[in-house]
Amino acid sequence: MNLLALVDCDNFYASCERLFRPDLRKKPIVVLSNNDGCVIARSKEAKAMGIKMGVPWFQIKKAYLANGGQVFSSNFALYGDLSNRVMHVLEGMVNNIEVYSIDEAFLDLHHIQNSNHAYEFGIHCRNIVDQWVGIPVRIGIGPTKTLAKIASHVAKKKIGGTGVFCLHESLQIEHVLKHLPINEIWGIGRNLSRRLNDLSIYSSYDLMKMDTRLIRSKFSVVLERTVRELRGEQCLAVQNDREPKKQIIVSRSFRERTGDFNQLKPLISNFAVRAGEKLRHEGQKCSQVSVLIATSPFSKQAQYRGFHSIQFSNPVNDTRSILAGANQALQDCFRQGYAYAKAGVLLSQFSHSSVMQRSLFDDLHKSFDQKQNEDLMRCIDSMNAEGLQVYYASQCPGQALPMNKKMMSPKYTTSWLELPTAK
DNA sequence: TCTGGGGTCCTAGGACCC
DNA sequence: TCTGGGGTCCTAGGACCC
Repeated sequence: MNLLALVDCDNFYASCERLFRPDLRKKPIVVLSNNDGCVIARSKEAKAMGIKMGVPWFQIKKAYLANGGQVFSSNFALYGDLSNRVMHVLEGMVNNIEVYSIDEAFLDLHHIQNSNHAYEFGIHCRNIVDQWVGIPVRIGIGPTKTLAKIASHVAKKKIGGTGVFCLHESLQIEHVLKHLPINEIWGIGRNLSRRLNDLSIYSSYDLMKMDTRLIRSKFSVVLERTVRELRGEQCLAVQNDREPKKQIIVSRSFRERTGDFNQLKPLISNFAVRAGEKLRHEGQKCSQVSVLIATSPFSKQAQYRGFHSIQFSNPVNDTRSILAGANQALQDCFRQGYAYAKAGVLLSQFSHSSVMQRSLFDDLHKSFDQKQNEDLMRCIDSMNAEGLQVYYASQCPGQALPMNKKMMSPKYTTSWLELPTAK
């Protein structure tokens, strides 16, 4: 039997915050989104207090703090670094690993045939990560990714369990699936759940028993794969090599809404600059830049969502071209008279940066400029990476709307100035 | 007063071709 | 009044994920 494991960090962001604050062990912890908008992570204790995922902070703040809850603004420098450490440890334990998200990875266990050995391996993995990094993980093992996900779900629910669960015998799988509502299956969200419920499919077992042809014709090949995976048929492989990105988005909600074009413009410029950095870091060029602006969907005022794309005649990765495109796109989608709450820049239609498709009408002397431009971008990127901030004029440094992050913990592991010190 | 950000995949439908 | 069949490529939008 070909087994694979899903390693999932327990309440990851909350665990990261707790790692450097052992005094917070057993205390409720929540982590907030940008601008301290809503709750994006909760410790076990916070969940027990009834704090729901995604709930706006201002709604629960008073009662939560009054009950001794701890709160943090999101500290992605810290989470990203600890995630790398966890993944690095896991990489040392198997040949084939797919880092699926900041707090999850799939491990290929094909070298382990016996399910008891797989379970023991899971326990070993869990102990090593705990000892070397200090982040608690949960491990689900099964014959497919979908079943491994479900197994990790079981591991979480099991009170007083070992944090590792292996799901491989067909009777055991049936038993688990009969008690698992479909909306808890990986890949089945709110909409699909509703549509499946309309067909009297409620438990994962009901879904597993469905005719795959019917599922494919009524839904999609994606759901068909899920059904097959529930039956133990591997449709999704553990993919070691990361596919190059297909789009890059930089977007933010604002602390204060604005209807002023002149206030949006430097914001969009900032996003465009950041997007350009990411693009070059990926070693890619883009042929399209898009701008999106939107009012708050929670607002009672008039709603508007603007989106406009600009096409480049040649793929670019030069920030100045991206800035020019983004500014044009903003002008095209901006409408007077709305209170904008969110904006962003999206880069797409990528090609590798070493490929250069010339336009028929290009100036032949341009290749020299091209080289100069690349050198300039590289120079600016490295200066910014060193902390010597270089700005483009349209960014209007200092004018950008600041973000609320009042409760952020130190960058314990990524900044010399914020290293934890012995008290 | 205050409600995140960044991705992927699939499908339908339009444009275009012969 | 009546107007083919088969294919590709691209994009927008909808679904999902963490």
